[in-house]
Amino acid sequence: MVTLADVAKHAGVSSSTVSYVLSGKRSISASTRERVEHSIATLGYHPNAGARALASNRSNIIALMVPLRTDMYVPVMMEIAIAVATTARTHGYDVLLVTGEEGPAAVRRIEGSALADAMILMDVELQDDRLPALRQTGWPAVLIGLPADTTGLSCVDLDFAAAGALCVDHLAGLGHREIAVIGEAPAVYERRTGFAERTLTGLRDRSRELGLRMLHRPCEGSYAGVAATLARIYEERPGVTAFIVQNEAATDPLLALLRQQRRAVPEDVSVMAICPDQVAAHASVPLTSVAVPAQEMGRYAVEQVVAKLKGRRSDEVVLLPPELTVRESTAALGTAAQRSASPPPVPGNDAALPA
Amino acid sequence: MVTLADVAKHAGVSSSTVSYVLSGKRSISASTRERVEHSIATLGYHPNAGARALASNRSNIIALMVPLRTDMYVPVMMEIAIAVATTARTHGYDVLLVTGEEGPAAVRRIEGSALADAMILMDVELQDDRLPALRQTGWPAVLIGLPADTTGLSCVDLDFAAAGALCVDHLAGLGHREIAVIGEAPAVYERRTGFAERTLTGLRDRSRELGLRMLHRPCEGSYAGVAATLARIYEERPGVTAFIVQNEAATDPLLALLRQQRRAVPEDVSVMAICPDQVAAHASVPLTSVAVPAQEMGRYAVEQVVAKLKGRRSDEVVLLPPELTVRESTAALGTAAQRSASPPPVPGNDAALPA
DNA sequence: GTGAAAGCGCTAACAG
DNA sequence: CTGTTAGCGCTTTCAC
Repeated sequence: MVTLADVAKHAGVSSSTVSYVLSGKRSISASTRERVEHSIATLGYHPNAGARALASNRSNIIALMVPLRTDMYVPVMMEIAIAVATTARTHGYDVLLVTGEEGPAAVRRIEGSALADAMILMDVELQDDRLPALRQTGWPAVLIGLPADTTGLSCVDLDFAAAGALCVDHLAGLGHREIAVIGEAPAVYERRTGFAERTLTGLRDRSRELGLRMLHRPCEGSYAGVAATLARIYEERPGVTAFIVQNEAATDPLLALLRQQRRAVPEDVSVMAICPDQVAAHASVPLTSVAVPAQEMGRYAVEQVVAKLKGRRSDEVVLLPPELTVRESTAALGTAAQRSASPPPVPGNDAALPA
Repeated sequence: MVTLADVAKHAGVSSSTVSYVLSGKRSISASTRERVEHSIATLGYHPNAGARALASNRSNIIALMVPLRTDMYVPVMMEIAIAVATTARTHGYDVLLVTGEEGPAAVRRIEGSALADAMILMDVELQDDRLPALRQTGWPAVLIGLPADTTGLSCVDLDFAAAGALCVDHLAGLGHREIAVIGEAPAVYERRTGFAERTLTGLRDRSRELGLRMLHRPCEGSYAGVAATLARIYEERPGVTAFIVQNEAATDPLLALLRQQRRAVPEDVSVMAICPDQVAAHASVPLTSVAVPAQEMGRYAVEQVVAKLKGRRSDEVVLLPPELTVRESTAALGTAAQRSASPPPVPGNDAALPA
């Protein structure tokens, strides 16, 4: 193993000089810097992480706490995690992957052992049991997601309320007056992650402002679940001309069901989604959507936490502005009215197919 | 910060005693052990990771290298990563998340800095450029996936050849004689990750053994891509009665298209998939499938690497046996023959819908 | 069964 | 601008 002392000997300087060449914390003459760097390269020296952490009290590691549930938002989670890891590297940090399994104990363990310098929490719930431990440590931390009480904490998230409003704006602009919202599974609302409620608020408020009728129904992501929800919606509100979906898993079933019912998208009915761009773009009808900006959230979280580590403290809540991408699933209401006042009856044939 | 010395003082013993209580490397009288443990608990002591790493030459960290591409197999990747993290914890290890961006340099960096004790590589390609660096270091490592040359390396993967054979067995058992395989995107074959080819070998060999006709076509995961591939297959082999899909993204489009064409699953045509159980179970028709055992792969990789760290060296290649789950998408050929000798023509209506 | 003490490799005063 | 040196907190001989 090559140590700093080896490099110093090879370059004919003291070990502190080598250390300072590495850290840049004091000025070094061009010639010695050059010699030292040459020695480092030829010997293939890498500073020992443990020794550095012990001496400097900083590990250059950021802990990323991911949820244990592997069933929800997985693509988004992975995208965030990878964005966190790559952004962290550009700032000289590595990322420690901690699962939610340990819960609050993980926060204490990581802090007590000085394994990491800071922490990023994903999938934060409104009443997150990791937050008390976090607040107590006073550690640099950034949450991805918004808890109920954000005092003393930094958070990043999509502005879901604005996202909801944006959807309504888009549909209203196309002349739609009666819309339905296919929401997350009931379990999501029960877990109180907050984002689903915030979206709903945005949807409701803007609908009221613009005088649209809006119906919201939670919905399981399964094919059968979507079928049931869809049937229920059409029963309660036969005049619905547009759907807003906030449930990644529901988009494909919804499109398939509409097709089966001979309701053409977007001619007979408009559909839009709040979901990752990939999901929207690869749907059977490319969906007009508001994206969940996973990468930006990851990147931002790291930059925020690094800023804190450098002393610029700023406990702020940042809500990223939503961005709408118009694809092929939404159209002006006129089109639908021209094709048929009421959608054609479902052929008996289809009823026999598995739902 | 609470140090080991603090604990020693509190318990009225020497620091080495505390250390040995923690490591269990020498026998301690019941009474002192008790006192020490009590002190640890009341003071809330956590050993300092950096100091421990420096003194013991072991960081208790396993590096997990994930691919940078976020577009493929994301759910599987995440499932593996989480399984790795949780399993590692049960063995006293934490997991460092390293992205593929750095390539071979990452291997050298992690090793040189002694940041981790071992390494797990995901998404290994046949000619992986990280392998030379890995072999050179002689570091404990386990690959998830199978490179072309496995000498001196430990690998875990699904036995994709057996998985292919298992699919053919199942369909042959149901009386199918002419099958089609909808494969991964051409890019996957070009990247030479190996698993797609291995599956194909298994499919081909078993088909030959059992005297089935088999047609394979690569396929983009998009709706349009699947539509094109499907059309091509039916053109070349009108008599096809069953499909095997190895492309997560293709399953939903395929089912939607078949429904549109009035080919009922499984009455007119059987469909099976090689994909994660979740995907198979949530399809519009729950799919008979061979699962990619993400969790087991992650768990196994950690256990293998931990065994190596404990001196039990064993450079072995482990191919996990595939497991078939019968769901609702496959049926005996008889059924199809009874319903209609040739599938009904596609209604003109459907052709107008977006593909 | 327990203590004392010598490092592990690096950083950061302190001294020139 | 550079060198000397005292720890950082823990593990592990060596000694009793």
